[in-house]
Amino acid sequence: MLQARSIHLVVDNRDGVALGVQPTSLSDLFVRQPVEQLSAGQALFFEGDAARHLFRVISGTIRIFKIISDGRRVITRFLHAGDIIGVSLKDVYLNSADAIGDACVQRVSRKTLEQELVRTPELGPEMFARMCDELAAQQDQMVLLSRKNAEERLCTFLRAEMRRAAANGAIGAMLELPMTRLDVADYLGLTIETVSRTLTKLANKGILSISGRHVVRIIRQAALAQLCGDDDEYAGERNMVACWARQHH
Amino acid sequence: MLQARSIHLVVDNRDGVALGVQPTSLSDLFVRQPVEQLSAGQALFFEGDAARHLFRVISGTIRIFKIISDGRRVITRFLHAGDIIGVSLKDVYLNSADAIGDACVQRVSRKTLEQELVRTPELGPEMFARMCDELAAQQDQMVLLSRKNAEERLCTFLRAEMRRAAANGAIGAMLELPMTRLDVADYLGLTIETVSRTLTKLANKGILSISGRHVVRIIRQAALAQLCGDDDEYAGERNMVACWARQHH
DNA sequence: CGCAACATTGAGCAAGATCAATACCCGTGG
DNA sequence: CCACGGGTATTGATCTTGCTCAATGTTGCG
Repeated sequence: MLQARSIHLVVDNRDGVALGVQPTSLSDLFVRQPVEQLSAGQALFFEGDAARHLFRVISGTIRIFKIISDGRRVITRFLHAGDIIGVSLKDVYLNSADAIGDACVQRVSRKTLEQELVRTPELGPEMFARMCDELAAQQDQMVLLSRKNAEERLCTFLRAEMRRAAANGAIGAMLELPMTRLDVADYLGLTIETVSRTLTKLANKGILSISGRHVVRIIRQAALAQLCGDDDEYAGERNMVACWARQHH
Repeated sequence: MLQARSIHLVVDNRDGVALGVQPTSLSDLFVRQPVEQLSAGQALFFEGDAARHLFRVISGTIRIFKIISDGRRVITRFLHAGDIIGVSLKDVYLNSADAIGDACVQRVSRKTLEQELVRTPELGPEMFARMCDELAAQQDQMVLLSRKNAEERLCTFLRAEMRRAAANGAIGAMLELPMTRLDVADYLGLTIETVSRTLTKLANKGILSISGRHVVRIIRQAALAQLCGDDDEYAGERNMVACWARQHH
């Protein structure tokens, strides 16, 4: 189908020049690539496009989504600085990707990746690992979409964003949410209104406070965790019990 | 956590004996392994168990699921003859697996797999491919769970099962569904009652007819496809349009 | 046959969607 | 500096889909 074009700064040099150094991780593949700037809403690729590149996010947030009949949109993932897009090596992209607000990315061609995979077999396990992480994350999202209520969905989302922010060096309870309510809604399988109402409900409960459109302050982390609806600790044993309970009515 | 034990016929020979032949596909790894018989409801493994084996389904249907607090269950996948379980190479299983009705499987240890991956690097791409297929399938399921209504969910499910049956050599419009309504409900994020009602609604519409608990006859394939709510054909162009429509209100 | 598991059907309910009005935020231009 | 305007968010009223609870029907096995 049609390939997203006209990205500022990209010269399509086909990253043909082999890297000087032997890469030891996937990230190294990007290290000499030019940085491409995306403006708000700009697409990286569309579902069905020939999957010619992998991308690494330098800054900003990228939105991965699918659209079905009559325009329903499902956001399957948000990507932030450091994340790599396109690890699933199908010949066409499985979904579309665009930037929320301004963002910077680098790209590497599939061809380069494949060459490097041969040259540096240690990259294989990293590919596996990344795909496994993606599988695991998607399964958690299926659980969320299948069986969690609006409050649990929001809490799960906020907690995950919290963890990510912390991992990226953010400190404190201030959480920045670059995406709009519509994005959150399309990610959590809800509507804007429900997202908004549920947020104010959580604020009223004293679990968080809303500071403007894109910032939330998490006041009671523990309470947030309780409300995720996950099987906290001891998952193994609990599952056994739940299993058993289910079978023997 | 705890490993599902006591599987009939398994002697745990640690499949130590190297294969005589060079495997050319993952399936070949299983070829000399003993066949293990599972009776209805018997578990293969639980979420959180150390992931020591891969399994191949010989016959019957295996149910892959997660359970969250207060016993809510989400079935993430059904596996049928020929499918391989455990390709996601985490050190613990991400979900639980058990047999719907009687089933037969074979197993191969992770260690054997890893050895064979070294010995036969051609297996790597097959691993990638299988994981990609799983990622793609899960994303479709996320779309279903996030944005489809009950009828669309059922139709999508039936169509997928139809395709699978056809691929496995089944002919005609007779579709066997080995799982119970509860299983279907937990797979589609619905309740038993809604599954039942939606099926009878589809029957009333003349799209299918229900022959006993576990057999459905699809009468109007095309109508079924229409009702899936998928972006049929020309997904690329349509997505563009949808995208555009969304951005420009 | 009789029982237990499973499925269907109905009535009422509730969570979240939809529709609609208003408020907020922020960049632009007077 | 403030007024304006568009995009975004909140809030309220009402509606709908699918859930819950309950009764009845069906199937298959001991």
